[in-house]
Amino acid sequence: MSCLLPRSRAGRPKDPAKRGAIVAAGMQLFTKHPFDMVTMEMIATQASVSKMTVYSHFADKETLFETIAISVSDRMIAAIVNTDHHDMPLYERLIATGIGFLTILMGPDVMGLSQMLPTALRSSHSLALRFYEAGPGRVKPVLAALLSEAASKGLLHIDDAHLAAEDLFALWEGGMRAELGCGLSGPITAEQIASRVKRGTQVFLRAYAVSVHRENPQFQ
Amino acid sequence: MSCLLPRSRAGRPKDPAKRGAIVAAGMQLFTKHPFDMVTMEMIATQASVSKMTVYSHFADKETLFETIAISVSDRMIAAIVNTDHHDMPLYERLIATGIGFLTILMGPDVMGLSQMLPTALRSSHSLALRFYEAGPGRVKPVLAALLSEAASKGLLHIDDAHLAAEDLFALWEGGMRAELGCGLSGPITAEQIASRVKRGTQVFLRAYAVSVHRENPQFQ
DNA sequence: GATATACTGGACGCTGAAGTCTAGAAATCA
DNA sequence: TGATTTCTAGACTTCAGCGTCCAGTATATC
Repeated sequence: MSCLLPRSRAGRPKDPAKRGAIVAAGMQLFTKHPFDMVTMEMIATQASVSKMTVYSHFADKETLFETIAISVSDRMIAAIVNTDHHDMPLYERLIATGIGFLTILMGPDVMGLSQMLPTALRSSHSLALRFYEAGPGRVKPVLAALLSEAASKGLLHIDDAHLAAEDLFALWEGGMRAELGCGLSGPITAEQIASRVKRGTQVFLRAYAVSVHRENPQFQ
Repeated sequence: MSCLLPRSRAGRPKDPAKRGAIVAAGMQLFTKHPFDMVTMEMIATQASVSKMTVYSHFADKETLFETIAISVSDRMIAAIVNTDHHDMPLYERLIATGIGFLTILMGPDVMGLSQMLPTALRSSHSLALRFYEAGPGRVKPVLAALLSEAASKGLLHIDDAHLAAEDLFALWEGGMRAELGCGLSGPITAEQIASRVKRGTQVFLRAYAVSVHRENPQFQ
């Protein structure tokens, strides 16, 4: 029992760069092609690595995919957490936040992977949950907090911050997700995202600005 | 050249009921499981039919899937076309229309099939397009026309009917599609749809009612 | 009744991809 | 240098699912 810490066994150590190359290759392939279309040989070739090396790092295809899904999730989290801009006035701040969110969520990695999540993860519902909570699920609380803050300053009239956040997020997304989801219309440009966010924010503010509620009591 | 009309060849004719059973079985299976998980044996068994009978009606698996996708599209069209209610006041009319749309689009058939469209249809982009235009793509023009009509009556202030229709549709959908898309949260209830549509319509009207535009010129 | 076609059920060939095994080269530790 | 482990390249096994074939039976037209 002397090897409780397998810190450095004798012999050639595993090359972390190869592991990284495998994950990178898998990410590139899994986000472009459906799960069953991606073969382990393709991944190995793309990573400039032998197939056996792939299997020495990952037990099987599902484990590899899981690792990649988690890796994308982590990148989503990191990107979304750094998306707030505290020092701007409300209107500009909302637009900047929205552009940040959508740029991440509509990017090829997230869209590609989320497309095939239901296909590949019928077995592991927990991974789908994790993926969702790393991305879209994390956006709403952030947004709700931002809106609550604005409401407490008297800038907005918010009944339920969580629902209002859903409204704003939905207005930002617009019809993009549906079209992307059906595989139509190639990658979305930064300009499309910006104009969509700008419009959505304007509509949202028209509905939630304080003066609206003095004028339109019939739609409460 | 006497058989230009192959109206009734000699011998036993094909049983249309069996064809229908195959399509029904395929619809049930394809909307619940991803394309590659559904085997021809499963379909045959579910339809109480021999596998050879399946192949006598459909050349291969893709042809069968295509037939089913088109069939679902046709049902979507039929359901969506009959969703307008001309005789109601605007607010109730919008809500009734929204509930009609969402009940169709969030139903298990459409959601299940649209999930796997990108997976199964990498080859035939035209089928994905057809599917989209039968469902979500058809909703927006209908909605835009409805909003234009209301605007011409002075009920709404609409800058671009198509964009406004996207806004309203997005508000109706809310976060449902994202959650459903990730395979979370089982089938949506009629109550959830109704309350979501009601809220979305209220927010929309607050943003687009004529009086808003007199009060909030800064968000044009 | 004769004939032609549809349907059944099972066996079968084929393919493609997952995953295993092996021999030898390469890299690292002692 | 020697021991030990990784990495490679490719051959190999396994297996599931598509699509086919066939012998027998059922059901239609002529």
